[in-house]
Amino acid sequence: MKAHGDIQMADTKKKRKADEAFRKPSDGAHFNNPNDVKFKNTSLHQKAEALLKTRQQLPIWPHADEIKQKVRDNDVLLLVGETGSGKSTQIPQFLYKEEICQPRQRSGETLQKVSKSAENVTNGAQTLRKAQKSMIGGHIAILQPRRVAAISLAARVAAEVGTPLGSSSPASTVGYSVRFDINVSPSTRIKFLTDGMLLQELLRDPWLKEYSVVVVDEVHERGLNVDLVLGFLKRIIEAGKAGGDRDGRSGNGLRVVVMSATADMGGIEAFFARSTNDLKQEESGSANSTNGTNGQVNDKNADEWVGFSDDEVSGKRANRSNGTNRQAISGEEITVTSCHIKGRQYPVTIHYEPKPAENLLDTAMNRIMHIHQHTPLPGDILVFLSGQEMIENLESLCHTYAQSLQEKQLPNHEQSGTKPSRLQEKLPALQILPLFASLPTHLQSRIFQAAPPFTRRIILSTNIAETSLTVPNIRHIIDTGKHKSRHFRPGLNLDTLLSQPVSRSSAAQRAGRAGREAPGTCWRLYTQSDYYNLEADTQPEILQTDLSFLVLTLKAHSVDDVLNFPLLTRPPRRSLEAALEHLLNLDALDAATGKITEIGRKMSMLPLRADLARALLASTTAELDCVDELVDIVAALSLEEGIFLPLHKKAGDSSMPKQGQKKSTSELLLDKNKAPNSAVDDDNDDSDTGATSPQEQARRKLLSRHSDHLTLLNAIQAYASPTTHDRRAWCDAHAISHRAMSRIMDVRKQLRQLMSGPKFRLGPSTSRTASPNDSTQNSLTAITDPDVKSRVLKALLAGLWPNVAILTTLAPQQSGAAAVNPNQRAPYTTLLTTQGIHIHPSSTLFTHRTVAGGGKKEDDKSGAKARQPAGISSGMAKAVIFTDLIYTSKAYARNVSAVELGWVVEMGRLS
DNA sequence: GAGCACTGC
Repeated sequence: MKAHGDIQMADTKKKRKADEAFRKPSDGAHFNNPNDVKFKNTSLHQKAEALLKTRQQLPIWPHADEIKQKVRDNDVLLLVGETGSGKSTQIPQFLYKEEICQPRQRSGETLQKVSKSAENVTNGAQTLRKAQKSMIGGHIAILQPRRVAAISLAARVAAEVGTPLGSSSPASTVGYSVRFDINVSPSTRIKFLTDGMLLQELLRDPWLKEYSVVVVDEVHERGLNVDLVLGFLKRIIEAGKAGGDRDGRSGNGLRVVVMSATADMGGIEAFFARSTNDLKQEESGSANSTNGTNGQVNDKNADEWVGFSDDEVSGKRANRSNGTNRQAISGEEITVTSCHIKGRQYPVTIHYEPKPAENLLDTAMNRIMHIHQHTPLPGDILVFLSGQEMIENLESLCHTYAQSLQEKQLPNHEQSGTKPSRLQEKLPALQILPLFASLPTHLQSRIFQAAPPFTRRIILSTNIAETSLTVPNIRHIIDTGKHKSRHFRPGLNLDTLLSQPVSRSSAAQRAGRAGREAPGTCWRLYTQSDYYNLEADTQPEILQTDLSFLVLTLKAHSVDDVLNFPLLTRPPRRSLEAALEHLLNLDALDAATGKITEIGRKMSMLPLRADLARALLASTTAELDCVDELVDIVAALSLEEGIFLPLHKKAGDSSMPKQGQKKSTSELLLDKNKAPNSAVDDDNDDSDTGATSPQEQARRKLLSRHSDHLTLLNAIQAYASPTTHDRRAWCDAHAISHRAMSRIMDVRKQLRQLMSGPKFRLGPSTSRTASPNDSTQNSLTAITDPDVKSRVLKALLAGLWPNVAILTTLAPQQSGAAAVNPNQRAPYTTLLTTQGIHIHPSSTLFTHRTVAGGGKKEDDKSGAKARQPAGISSGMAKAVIFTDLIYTSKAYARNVSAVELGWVVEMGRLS
């Protein structure tokens, strides 16, 4: 069963309720062997019996014996399970009672035997506990790429097994482990966890001794974490094969099941089947390959190898298929087998445009009208678009259309008495629902509510509906073939976020969303030949992201030779080198040996980006001494979404903005006309009480004019202050996202707990330590002490100093600004990469008054200064640090703070 | 001078 991306499950309170539902019947059960029948709760048991009938209908059910046998006989099973096959819920249930999944002592005895003999000993319980600790295996891990999937699958499987979920009862067999929420009991056998959680466990236990089987689900999504995990799993299996207890598992080899919804598993098969030594050789041969994917065995992919003649490619292929002579490092080779399960999908008819669409929005609108006028209900329409902007544009077109339908039908009918055409008479009403990640939860969840009678729903969505959410009642898909994707450019040290064509597998996934409940149709707004020109698969994340995290994780696992770690897809050498350099800049690696430093090790244990982790560590020194402040800032920065909602014009209006209303977060940026004399002399400007809404005035109190980071700090401290009794009301009053704030509080709590221990402190002990609890001694008003401000900014600088930019007018003239956009002169230039950058409009440092020709505000008196070069103002800070650099229409720096250049020099970073 | 696809620790 595919997890229905249940938004509600993300809501902690609701989830708790769900947990309690499981918890209740188990009250009174006392701990013993959970497999013992007498401890199975009757009502849970009955429910499980009822669910069994459904399970037996699943396409995977008849393959149970085959799958068990294959897992017994092989190290790795590759399982292609199409949508609706039931793989994620049934595989762990097939396996957990198998002999190979029983926990064993090093001697090879199973736990049952040990516990039997323990009964005859005086301190039996202690013996048993000790035995349990030294046990190998016994657990099955099922890795999921998303938290909601891990939690909802665990709930479902617990119900099917008939035992309570997680830590609620000692009789539980199924649990889950995701960030902020570890829900397992000592008796847990089946554990659903996010891939990131397993990486954390790998740091503590490199050989995963707790597990007999690791099931990696949804590999086709190819997230960075999954690629890392696959590399570690391969190493564990290889070490086991080499013998001599090199893996510390005493010959109890780890079994791996890799599951994917798409058929192309050739690459993964070759990845496991070839020894790491073979991989090394091939990599050195393919050093020129820009996207050198290892282990591609089918012809199509083999031809894509760059830098080889046909002969060389076919030679390689011959080598790969000649598997019988291959040897792993010193033992036997890894055995890999596979299994294909058909899914349960209704057929979806695909339509293409006869010629390329001139205007995607118009074409989409025409399609919507055509479907609406020619197909009967039921059958909602799901439109895939690239982003929020496109969604909002199509949304207003749809509203116009919906209105015209109503106007056409009603007056004709009532006034003239003439009979409307049959189609008009029958045409249902329309309900238009936008759907994207940053949409508030209550608006997102409207897709799960039933439509009013005789109404067709049109859902306008980003690719959030491609994997993360399942929209019910969809029978028609309109696919623009576009999505926005993020690519890291190591040379420029920036991310691009641009609209791009989807891959064929992504297009297939989108089309499949029409066939969940009945036969469907998919209208692709591009030609068939366009389709065949698309990339076969979406690029794995490892090829398009900053690899600092990957490199630091490997180094923390003592993988010093990062270039030769077995990876399914080899990242470009340039990306790896950029990551190594970045980590050297952050003191995480030793410049001479390349090994991880003490600082680096601490960084790797923090759930943060490398640079933010470095900044947080810097705040623990006696000199800077501002842990609490940095925890707050870093918690906010680690959240992708901003906390500030658009301000409402009307005073006292705290409802959400209307659909289609143009949102403008720049309204946050009020009256910033005063020029800074230094980076820390700014006030929180509450002097101007002009014609502003209460929200504007409230928010102004939080504003730190020259620092987005300090503004975030002000907001969090005010929100978390014990004097703020109603936090939701406080959010409404300040137009701040309550969802974002409560997520920040989760991260903050986690970070405070980590930082309260001595483990993370740098240097001699400081006068202050982070307080692990949620309370804060700070008052409601914003930070005003310039000394605290400068210490906070200096701590940030320790992590963000590679992101220092200075006014272009002060920079050396070889500015790289021209490299990105020759027509626009960037106000700032980075010091390290001489890259021209612009301040993002959401920043408090983004000011209207520097616009040539005057700003929009009437009270703008900056006309005299309008002769400055475009984008440059005498009032602008000389030097800034920024957290993110994203190229959309320009290179935009987000989350910016003014700093004094002297600080950078002071820290010995620049001469 | 004007904007952020989606995950995860």
